[in-house]
Amino acid sequence: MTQITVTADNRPLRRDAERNRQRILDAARELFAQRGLCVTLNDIAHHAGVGVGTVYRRFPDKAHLIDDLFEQRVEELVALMDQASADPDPWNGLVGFLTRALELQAQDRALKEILNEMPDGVERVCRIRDRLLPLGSDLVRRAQESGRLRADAAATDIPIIQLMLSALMDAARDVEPELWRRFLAIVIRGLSADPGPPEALSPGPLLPNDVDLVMSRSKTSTP
Amino acid sequence: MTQITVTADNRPLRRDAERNRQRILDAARELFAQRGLCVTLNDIAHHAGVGVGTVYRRFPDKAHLIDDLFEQRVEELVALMDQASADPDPWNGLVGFLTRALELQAQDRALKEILNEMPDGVERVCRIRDRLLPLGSDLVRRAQESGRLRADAAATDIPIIQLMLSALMDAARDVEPELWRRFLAIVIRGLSADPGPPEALSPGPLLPNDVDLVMSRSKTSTP
DNA sequence: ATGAAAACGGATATGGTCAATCCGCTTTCG
DNA sequence: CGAAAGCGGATTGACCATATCCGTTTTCAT
Repeated sequence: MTQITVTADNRPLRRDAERNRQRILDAARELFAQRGLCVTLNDIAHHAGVGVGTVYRRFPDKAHLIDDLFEQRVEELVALMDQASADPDPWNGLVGFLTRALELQAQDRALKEILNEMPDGVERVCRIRDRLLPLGSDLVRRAQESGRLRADAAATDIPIIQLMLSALMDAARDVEPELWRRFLAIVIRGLSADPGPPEALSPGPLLPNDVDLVMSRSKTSTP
Repeated sequence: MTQITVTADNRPLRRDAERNRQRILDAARELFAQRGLCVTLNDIAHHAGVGVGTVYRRFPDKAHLIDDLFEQRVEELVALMDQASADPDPWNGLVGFLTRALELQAQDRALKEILNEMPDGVERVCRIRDRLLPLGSDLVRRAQESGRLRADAAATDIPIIQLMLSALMDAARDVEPELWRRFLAIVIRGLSADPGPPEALSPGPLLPNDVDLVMSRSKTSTP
């Protein structure tokens, strides 16, 4: 787990340096997850209990830090897709993938931004879509052959659905963090070739008062 | 149409002043529609062929200009809802309302932002939701009684659906401006109490190459 | 026609944010 | 113990949008 880092001339980092590097990575993970990629390196430094300079000594810039942190997280998506493809029922696999991918994004705001917004400078990490799409294509095809998925759905609809729901997730985060599940269920029903009678939606609808809160929360984060 | 403005002491504006005021309003309407509320008063002034100072002499600040411009536009939503309520088939009314409200937002980026994001300073104009929700409640109830809308849908789901689709609309604007219709159809099918066999989706799915474009376009506008 | 009042334009001041640097001080470790 | 490595965080620099200010131009009532 604890990766040992080495300096340019192959020497291990000094004990304090290695300790601070870990603290920075931990703080970054936590803050990125909570507030998204907009947190500053200053925020991260303070939260890690070190100075900004220390952050810049370890990581050339913000994009590198992000790449280092998220290369691994992003692999989880591929794993999820593999898992979905392995499901004997491709429809279940597809629904499970959408649900679990969105659960990941609900837990980590930065991951959501990387997947849906392709921020500048982290293209390397963004290339997962190139690996996900072919797998998704196969899953979609098999789900259609099983007769459960409507024939005119396409693999490219998957990221679009994620985009829509992650927008909702973002807006509703502070009011009803699970609201996306209600609308994912609606979308999935819309994708079904032959939906039965409606199954109960959960969570329930928003209260009228909460609508304004969700709308105004479309942008900012918690300080 | 051409409203005459008066100064504090009830005198009409000088001819050049009135002419410039109109130019500013026209330029603002156009730029807000194209690029959203983020355009600066500087942009607007230049596009109107006047100096920034002229804008600030007529409008105390950006929020006032926005309020003046959008009070009327926002009324169109209420009109749309009234029209929807008047439809003898409440399900048709509901579907029509969603479609037309989103068409309005597709044509005017700033309107979309006002409706879905409640920007600071324009609360006055944002209060339409208070008028829309009761009307929506009634429409939803009648659509349920007609047996076409699933029983567990609620009026508060309407703005959420608009939020999701307007996020998509924003992202896909430059690649496939009509893509939201595809997903609105899917959502509507998910809301239906007893959907028949799938009807053709239009437009078709995104090409794999376009997915990346849509994702990276989540934020910025055209300069 | 004329001159005072109104309006104009746009350079500039202001305030805010964030990335990135720099250097006097502290810690590590051979 | 002392040289090298590391540290902290104030500071610099770049940027950007809002809003102001004032020398010049336009209008219009007389």
